Order: sequence, then structure tokens, then C-alpha cells
Amino acid sequence: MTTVQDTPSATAKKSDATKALILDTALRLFAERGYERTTMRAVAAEAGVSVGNAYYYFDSKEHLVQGFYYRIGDLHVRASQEVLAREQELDARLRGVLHRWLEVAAPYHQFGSQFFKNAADPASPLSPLSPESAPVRDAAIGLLREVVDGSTAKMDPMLRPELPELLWLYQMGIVLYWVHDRSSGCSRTGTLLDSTAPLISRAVNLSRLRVLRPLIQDAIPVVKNLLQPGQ
Amino acid sequence: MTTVQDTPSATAKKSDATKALILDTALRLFAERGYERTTMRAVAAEAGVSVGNAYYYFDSKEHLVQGFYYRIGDLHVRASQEVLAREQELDARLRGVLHRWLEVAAPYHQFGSQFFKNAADPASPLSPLSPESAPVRDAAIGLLREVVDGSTAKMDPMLRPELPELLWLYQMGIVLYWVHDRSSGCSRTGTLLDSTAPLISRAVNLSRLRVLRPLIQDAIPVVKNLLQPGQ
DNA sequence: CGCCACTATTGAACGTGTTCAAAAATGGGT
DNA sequence: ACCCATTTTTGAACACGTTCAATAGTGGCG
Repeated sequence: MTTVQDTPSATAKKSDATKALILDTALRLFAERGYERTTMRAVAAEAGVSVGNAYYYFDSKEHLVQGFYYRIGDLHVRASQEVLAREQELDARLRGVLHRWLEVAAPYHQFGSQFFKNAADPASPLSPLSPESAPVRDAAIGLLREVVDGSTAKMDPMLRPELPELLWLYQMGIVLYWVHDRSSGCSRTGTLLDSTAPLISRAVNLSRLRVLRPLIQDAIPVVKNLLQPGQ
Repeated sequence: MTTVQDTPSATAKKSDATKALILDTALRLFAERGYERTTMRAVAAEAGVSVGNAYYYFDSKEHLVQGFYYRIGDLHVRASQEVLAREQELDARLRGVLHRWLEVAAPYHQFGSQFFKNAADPASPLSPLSPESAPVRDAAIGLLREVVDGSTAKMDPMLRPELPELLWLYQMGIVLYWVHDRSSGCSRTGTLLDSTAPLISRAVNLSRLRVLRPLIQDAIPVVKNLLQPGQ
């Protein structure tokens, strides 16, 4: 099958007004009641359309969540600019930017922890590695590239171009922890962030050591391969 | 040798015969048709009981999969003994043991990739970090401890006791890649294993370097904290 | 206007996981 | 043997995601 997936700007044939209305309604209900407790019937009723009509615009309930990804990613990039303008050191930039993610995502924590399981399904368009998620993923990696390039950190020059993608993997790990985090205000995730980001910064700094160079050289192509489409 | 009991008989009040029958039937159908395409009605019918009776023994369809964990874990420990007896070097032991996991899990790849999404849900008992999964997790970490302790590898002595849990995290990463792996025979996962295990072995070896010691010292409590129950 | 192809919309119906009140079986105490 | 509490079993009923054939709207063209 070679049909084009409904990325936001790919096929603009369908009425965008109704589609946006349904999406906004869904995200609102998700935030209010959580993912599981929001039924497609409720979304349709609240948006003033029929159930079938919602399915005309969104292939499944999961597809509704794609909009959440775009929203969070956009808010995060915007909220991070201030940090990038202020901080110089890699540690502070990384920690600041990821803290911003926690802040931006905070209102959706309960909602997020309910649907993030779907993101682990490789077949789901919600997988962070899926083609549908590519725009959001690339934006996130681009943000981390700014974190690296705008910093004063010194490192193995071979590592620098690959570091943003490595940091993205790190961010995915933080998000996974956040999803599991039941502490009030997700304080445990914040602590994890504060304790791991300096370690990463120090490890990056150590990458200039001669003894480590062959290891890094061998690891780079592996990482490079890791983020290619699995097929 | 660490083994996993086949049925978590914490509450031994309920008849184990019917429970085992239902579980066996379910696992067989999962392997035959996949997880999603196996209905609870089919499981019940095939096992010769009513739908409600299946729910009397298993709280949900997901709970049926817990048995899969136990089975795989047990088979893996058993299949790994030969490797542990033969190999001496950390790289070979680690690679061999994880390759055994791939072999043991191979028949369930399609099935696995369909239900593993549930494992990422923190609320699900299928989460590898959930209390329900503790026996399987501990057995897996124990196996990796044998991998480490029986090897000739030299490392920072502070690292040694924590290494098995780190390797378990590594194994989770491999499994996650395996779940996504669509290549024939999951050859890509095998390749990833062969390329990353030596890197890990070399990194472990480098842990003895004086310059790395403070970094390792600071990282150990973080890792230790990571695997504690999130509550 | 009349026709036509296409888009948009509807809501009943289907399959599925899950629940629950009720019935059946079990087993110990008298 | 009888009773009664507990465990086990049943299957109809419910809620939800999803599908689909049918219907209504839309716009371009002669």
C-alpha cells in the first residue's frame, strides 16, 4: 500500500475546520478525563459530529494523539529559547531544556502516562520512531543540536555531530521515567534529570581522552545505524 | 542456577489445574494467531470453560501474558547454562546469553511485538518494573550476575555489583529493538547484539582507568536509585 | 437549471474485553 | 444425611472502538 499518511500538510483535501474542531475537543477531554476514559462517542458528541465522522478524519483513536505530540513539541521548542539564550555550559543547557519539557508536559502527565504505552508499539503511528512522528522527532533532535552547538563544551570532534541523537535517546529515557513517575509534581524525574545531566556533560568532556577514542570510533556507526528505519 | 517457578502460586486457594489449562490454551493461541487476534471467547471455548471462568482466574487478558514472561525467563536461564559453562570472557558470555534469549523468544516474536506495548504502561502488571514482574526480573538479573561473576573481566570493583543491573537495562534495550525488528529472522537485532556487546565489554574494561573513577563513583548511586520502585 | 463525480456525514451494527448476578459444585461441621 | 459458607462456573449483558452501506451536501460544467 502506497497511500500517503495524513501528515498535517500532506493532503489538504479534507475540511480542516471540522478536523481541527474534533482534535481540539479530543485533547480537551483527554486532559479532563484521561485517555482511556474518553470515548470516541463522547468526543464526537462534544464536537457536535457523528462517531463515523470522527473516523472519517482520524483513522483511529490513537491518531488523535498525534496532535498532542505536535503541540508538546512546539511548546517545548518555544519554551526552551530563553534557556538557550541564557546558558552557555552544556550541562546547564541540557538540564534547562529538559526541565522545560517537564514543565510543558506537566499538565498532561496523567493523560500521557495512559497513552504512552501505545507509543511503544512499533506498529502504532505513535511510536517515536514511526514515519508519522518524524517531524516531531526531527524538531526535538534539532533543539538538542542547538543545545550542543551553542555550548562551550569541548569534545571529540567525531562525537559532536552524533551527540544530538544520543541526547534524544537520553531524553526518551527521561520521558519513560517520567511516565512511570508517581511522585508529587514528578519530583523524582526532576531529581533524575539533575543527577544525570552533569554526568553526561562530564562524560562528553572525557570523550577527548586518547584512550577512549577507539571505543568512540567504533560506537558511532552503531548509534548511527540504530536510528535508521527498521525495515 | 536461578530458576523461575512456572506459576506464581502466591494465592494457592484457586484450583491450579483449570488455571494452567486456560494459560496453556491462551499461550498456544497467542503463538498461532497473535495476541490481538486471539479473543477471550476463543481461549475459553478452546479450553472448554466459560468466558467468565477465564476471568475468574485471570483479571484481564493482559494477565494471561504474565505466564509468557515466566515461561520465557525459565527457558532462557536453562538455555544459557551451556554458554556459561563454555565461555570465559565477558564479551562472549554476554553475547552468548543474549543470543540465547533471541533464540528462545524467536517463536513468539510476532506475538511479543503485539503485546509488548502493554509492557510500557506503568499501570500494567506487564511492565518489567512492576511488582508482578519482580520474580522474572530478579531471575534475569541473577543470570546476568552469573555472566559477570563467572567471567575473567577486570573492572572497577565498585562497578562490579552494579553491573548486572546495568546489563539488564541493556538487555531491555535489546528487547525493545527486537520488538521493532522486522528483518527476517530478526537478523538486525543479532547484528546489533554483536556490535554492542564488545563495546560494553571494552567500556567495562576501561572502567579501571583512574580518570574515569570519579564519574563512575557518581553514576553508581544514580543507577541504584533508578531501579527502585517508583512510588 | 440538471447532471455528475466527489466529499462529507450519519448512525446502526459488529466484534471485543469485561462485568455481574445467579447457579452449581465443594467441603467441612454437626 | 443435612446444612451452610465458600469456591467455582456460567452466559447474558454492557461499554467501547471500529466499520460500512446509505444518505446528504458540494461544486464544476454544459
